[in-house]
Amino acid sequence: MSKEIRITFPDGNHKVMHSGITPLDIAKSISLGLGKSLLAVKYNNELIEPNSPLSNDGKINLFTFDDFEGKKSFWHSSSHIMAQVLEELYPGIKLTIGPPIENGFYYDVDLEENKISENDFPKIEKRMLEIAREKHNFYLKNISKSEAIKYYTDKKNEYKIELLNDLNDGEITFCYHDSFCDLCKGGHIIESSIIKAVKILNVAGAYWKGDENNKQLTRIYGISFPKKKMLVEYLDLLEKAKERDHRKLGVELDLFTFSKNVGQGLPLWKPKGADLRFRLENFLRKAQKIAGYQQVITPHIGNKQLFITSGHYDKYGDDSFKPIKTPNENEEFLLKPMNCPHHCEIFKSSMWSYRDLPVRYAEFGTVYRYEQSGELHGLTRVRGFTQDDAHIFCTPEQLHDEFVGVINLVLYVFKSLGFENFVSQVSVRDYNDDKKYIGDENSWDKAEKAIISAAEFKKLDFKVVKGEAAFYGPKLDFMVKDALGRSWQLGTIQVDYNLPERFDLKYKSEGNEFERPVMIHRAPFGSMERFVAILIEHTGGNFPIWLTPTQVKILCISDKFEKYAKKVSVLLENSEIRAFVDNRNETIGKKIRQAEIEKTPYMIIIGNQEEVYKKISVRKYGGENLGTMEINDFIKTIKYDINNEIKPFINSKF
RNA sequence: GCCGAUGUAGCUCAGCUGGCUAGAGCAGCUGAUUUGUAAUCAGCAGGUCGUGGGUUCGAGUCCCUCCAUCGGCUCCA
Repeated sequence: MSKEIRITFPDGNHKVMHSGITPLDIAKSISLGLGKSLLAVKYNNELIEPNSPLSNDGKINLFTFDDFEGKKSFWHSSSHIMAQVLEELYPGIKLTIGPPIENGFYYDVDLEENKISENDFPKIEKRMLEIAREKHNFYLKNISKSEAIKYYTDKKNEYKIELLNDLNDGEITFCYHDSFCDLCKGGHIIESSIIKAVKILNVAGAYWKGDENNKQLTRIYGISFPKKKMLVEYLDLLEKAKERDHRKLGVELDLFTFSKNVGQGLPLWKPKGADLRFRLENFLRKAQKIAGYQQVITPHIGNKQLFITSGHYDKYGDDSFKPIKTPNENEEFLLKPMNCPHHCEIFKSSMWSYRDLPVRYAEFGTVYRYEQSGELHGLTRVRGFTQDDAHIFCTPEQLHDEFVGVINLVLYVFKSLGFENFVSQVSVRDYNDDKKYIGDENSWDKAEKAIISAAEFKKLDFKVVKGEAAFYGPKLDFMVKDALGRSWQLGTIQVDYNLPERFDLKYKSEGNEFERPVMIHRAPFGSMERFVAILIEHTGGNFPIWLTPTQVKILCISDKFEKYAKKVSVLLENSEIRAFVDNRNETIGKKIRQAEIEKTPYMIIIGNQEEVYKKISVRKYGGENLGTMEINDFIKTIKYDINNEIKPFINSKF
């Protein structure tokens, strides 16, 4: 007689079932549809196989392809089938790891002598689908460590053996389907035939265990779906995302360009791009003024000694742009990789009392970093860029409030520009690798605690990531995704006890003693280049009106109305509206088309009617015709739009 | 830097397995047209086919080098 167990569902309901029942049975008992679409199961928050019998009371979560857990299981199982195909097509290759990712899965393999290129994708896809259709069940089996090691020793797979060495006997499982088996801890679908569509996306090199010093393996990316239509839709989505690529839109909207002759990763801002950037800079200047910052200006280079003092030279000298030598002997300058050493020197040039602090120096500072050539990426990763940088020098007691104040400023910037889906990340040091960092442990601890407490105070939903800190201190980063879902760090706030020490910064305390200030580095945009890039991708080039280079295009029906059009343009410009007259000898249809392609928010059409009645006809981007109106009414409309888009910064720290 | 791919006019692309002076659309220029809500018509001009080398009677097409770009990896002050 089987024992009874109590199974609790996410909605709080529970059922009493006999022990030995599987999640699949339970799903089927709820509905036949759920039985068919069940992909993954969590029991008491542990991932288990859908066909593993239950023997204890517990909380059950059933996942389908609508859930990320379900997708993960689906893709993970797909990666097993891909690995099977790869072994079949390229005998002797060595499998390593093959996890599901946010969109699809990959498998890292050591191909030995084999090569895989795009041309091989169709045959891999075809064979995967053949296998999937054969309705193979996935099942896990416990394997003893010695047996597992023997299996992979026979296969001469040193990678799996390395993985096995980190596992304990008793916790090792192999997953089987068809003739294939793989070291695997579980999380599979029940049966292969629900995989209906497969696409191999690309191949790439990837280092074993992510370490550059290890052998480079071949990573094969793929994605799969339970319906063919879903694959078509996914590929369609990728195509559409490419339309928002800032590199494409940057050219189309005439914002920036690159030149081989200038150099890799060195962006050239064209007039419209520069115009937009200045507007962003001024927006932040205004907010910073309210927040108590002062502007400073520093040169693009600095004496090598400055960067030796700061620690930059030791850490990055070899991987950076090489020092500039002058005619004077032994004199060397570096392009500045960051602005902090310069700002420290400004701070040092005066005597400070505790009464003067905090001091906040802001600068749109252009810096140069020799990024690896393979890393350069449009405007998001470049070698010369401008940080919206500032450094706050404060007393230890002021640190919390100052940090919170900076978070407020960052949130204001993000909110003003419509970045709602950002992720906050506290980047702390890698506790196992202190060579990467400067400064003593005590300072690091203090700094990390300060950041976490400020982030908690602001109730940010943050995660802590080890090993992502800057070399001189931990940071709070704000990450935003681009059109293709890649994450980029924009805003950053960093606490630093080290540079004040290295530069011997000090102030006189209330007790007439010299004390060390604490430093906060911060950049709400991150860099102008990266921020504009992400802004382009988020808006698809349809910038908020306050920011867009051309707010209004005035289109003449024919050149007879040029004079009146110019008059309208002057009236708009007097109200600080950026309007341009298109008086070319073209049809109105063509002028509208071009203004649409340029994503101009408003078009004014000027013809006989308008001139006679001293009015204008207004068309909105996208086609909405607002009809004929008074010029003043139009000015009011557009001003209203702008005021709705952007609110002034309010300096409320608490 | 590493793995894989790509590179033809300002832009988007055609040019089959190597074979006459390399094509088109858009953009540009000139002229005609004077236009009412997403492309008026005609003509002209524009390319040492990314670079350098090689194979060949012959290379945009095949091979190698370098450069740049794209997708990843690593890195990211």
